[in-house]
Amino acid sequence: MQTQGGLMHIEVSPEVDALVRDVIGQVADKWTMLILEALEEHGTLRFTQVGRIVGGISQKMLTKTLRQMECDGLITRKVHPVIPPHVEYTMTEIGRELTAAFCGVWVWAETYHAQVEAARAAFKAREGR
Amino acid sequence: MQTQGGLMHIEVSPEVDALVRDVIGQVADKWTMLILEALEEHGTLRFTQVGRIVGGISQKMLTKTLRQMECDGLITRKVHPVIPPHVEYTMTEIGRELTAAFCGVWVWAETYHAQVEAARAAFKAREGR
DNA sequence: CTGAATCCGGCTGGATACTG
DNA sequence: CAGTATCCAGCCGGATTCAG
Repeated sequence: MQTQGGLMHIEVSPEVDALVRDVIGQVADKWTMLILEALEEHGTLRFTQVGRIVGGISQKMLTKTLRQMECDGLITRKVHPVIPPHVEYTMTEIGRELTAAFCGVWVWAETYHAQVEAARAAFKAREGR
Repeated sequence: MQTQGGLMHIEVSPEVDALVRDVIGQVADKWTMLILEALEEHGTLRFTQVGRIVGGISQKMLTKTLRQMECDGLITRKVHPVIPPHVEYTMTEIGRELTAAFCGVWVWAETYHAQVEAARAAFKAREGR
């Protein structure tokens, strides 16, 4: 990503750029963010606990998202071979780093959410008629 | 967002939480990211210029994405009433702020994408058999 | 040049039922 | 408890065509 006018410059090769976009595409997903939050806040959690804390997620998407996050190395999955099954999910170091990186966006939203809502209202008023 | 064990704590209202998810959804979008990059790098651009710099985007998605970004107040749309039409798109202050905030995620991706790929390969090897 | 409108195939994601 | 499997409605996004 390149910036202008005195902001930082980060030059990347096209292939790295593509990989970065791919990683961001996987990682900057709605459920991924919420699961990262849940694990950051509560530490290690079981499958059902994650679903309950996140809220509103279907079992299918919970499974799918957890699998993807495990695949990308954001979390670890520990299976305890007992009956009934007991599976624990824990954030990895790069998962925590990612969560920290997202903080900037959270701060942005804290700072500007009112302006975004105002912009949307103004846009609606402009385009509405 | 809350963290644990001595890390920073950021408490957010439900509405901010909702906006963050919404904004992340927008920014995580492939075309939004590329348009932010294009405007950050080149400054004010015309409709066709954005499409050419971004590359590979359909006219429909270009229009749609620009509209969404304008609605959210990330960019401004300036129409010059001439023939042929001349429309300029420019990043707003909060658009630049968001881009800067999102830089953290880019840096994360650039820092760790190799580890992500390694994790994916390891996962594939584990699950493959 | 800058869009709007339409058609349409493919993928996403929710609901549901079933398994070890 | 922790998934897997299946069905299916809805949205996304590309291609194309038309308009101011």
